[in-house]
Amino acid sequence: MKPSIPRGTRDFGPAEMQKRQYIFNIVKTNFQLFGYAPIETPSMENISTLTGKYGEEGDQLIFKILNSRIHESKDDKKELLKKEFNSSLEKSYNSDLLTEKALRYDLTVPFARYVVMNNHAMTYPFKRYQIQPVWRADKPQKGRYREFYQCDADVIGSNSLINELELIAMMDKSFSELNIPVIIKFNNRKILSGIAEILNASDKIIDITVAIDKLDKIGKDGVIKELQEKGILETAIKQLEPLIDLSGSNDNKVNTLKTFLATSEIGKKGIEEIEFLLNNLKTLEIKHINIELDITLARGLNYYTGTIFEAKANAGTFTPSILGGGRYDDLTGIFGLKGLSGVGISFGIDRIYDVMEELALFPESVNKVSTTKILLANFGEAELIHCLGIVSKLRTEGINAEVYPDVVKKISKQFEYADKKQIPYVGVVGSNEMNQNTIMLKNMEQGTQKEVTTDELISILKEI
RNA sequence: GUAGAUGUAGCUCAGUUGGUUAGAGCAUCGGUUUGUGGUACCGAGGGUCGAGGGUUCGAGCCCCUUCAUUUACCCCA
Repeated sequence: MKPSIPRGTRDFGPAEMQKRQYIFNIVKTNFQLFGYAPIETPSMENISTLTGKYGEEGDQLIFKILNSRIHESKDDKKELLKKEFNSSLEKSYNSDLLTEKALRYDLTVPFARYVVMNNHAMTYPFKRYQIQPVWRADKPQKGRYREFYQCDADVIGSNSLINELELIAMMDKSFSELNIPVIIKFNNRKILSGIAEILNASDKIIDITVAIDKLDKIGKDGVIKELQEKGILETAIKQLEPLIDLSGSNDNKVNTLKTFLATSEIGKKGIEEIEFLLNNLKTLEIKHINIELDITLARGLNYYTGTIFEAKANAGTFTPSILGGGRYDDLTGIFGLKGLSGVGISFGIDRIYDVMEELALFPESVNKVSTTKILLANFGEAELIHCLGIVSKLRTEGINAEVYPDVVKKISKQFEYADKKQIPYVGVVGSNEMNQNTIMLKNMEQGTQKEVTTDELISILKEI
């Protein structure tokens, strides 16, 4: 049988993991630098925890888990199971009899669930980070996987826009360290609500936001066409046009919005929030990222209510969104805990990897398959045992070292091994070296070699 | 769900209007070299051409069915 893995999933070899961990480490270090503490939640949640949080489309993408041991059910229950199965073949339908668990779709909803369950022991505002895989039953394609990692940082239990500012600072620092040219787009759901209110189409707010969100992709005409198809009135579309055309500096955009939304309370609140962010950006000393107010940014997730963020690479041909986030005023409300506002962002590490690969942004140091500094080659059983003592000393000094564990006929095989693993030094210990307590040290890159003592070896390897 | 592309050696792919025993590069193993890798040369192993059916004297190639992979739409990290 030919082995395979489920579509949309991937294996990661040592070379890829080296680079992935490089990204993880930078993101994680910055999370901690800004005061976030780690948590983890289970891969699976009760299905009722997840459904209804991601919109109709999102619900369809949740990976459901078939209840275990259903074959052991009693006969009358089996009849019921068959009926339930037939119903779910007809329409989208969750039956607890068939499936009561599902794989997590993101990290934010499980986090909200965690907060509600641990409310008694929580210190607010609570800042947590979480780096775990999530699963989506999407059709895989470029940059879209069925299993991928999210790196989330959220603060819950604080209304302050300072949190948004700090998140921006953290994005700047992280992307700057990763060396990815990035454009951060932001918007505010209150603006979108305000627009819908002004257009007298509050019930169509989702259709409107989804349509203008596509501006980049399908152009102005495409957006207008979609709005028409969704049954938005011509007069409303006419009214909306100046906003679709909106360009220029962030301040210009704010001014236009101010006139447009003058009679909408919620719209004015949104502008106020945006102005607060823009006015205080200067003190953050943003060095790396570009920040742009983009009122066409909508983002699909249902639970956002205030600021929304999205980041894309600002170079290369592969530019999917690599970070998303925003403020949700009442995510815990559905789990029975009212009045907790939260805001957070999520780095999409798999796409960040793809972008960095395309732009060749990984530093030389992680562009190799192994971190081993030296391989000790051996000529036989006695030398091998002798080498064990040497690597032990090296490891005590914090030097990554390994011995070739087998006695082989040809020494060249051991050099080949070191070469393939890109190990920079090979130490050869034959009977001569063993008797004199030395090592023949070969620099694999230069091809030179010299005989050294263990102490000399340690000081040489410590320098690289 | 809709539409397109692709399935040939472990991997990446050639394979002409349908014609003898299906090829290359890389990888693997062995040798040139029993104390020296990455370069070079010589050799070896490895294939039910995704699966099933059909047309034909003859099918990797044409037709039908099916499965898988992949790209785009929708939506999204």
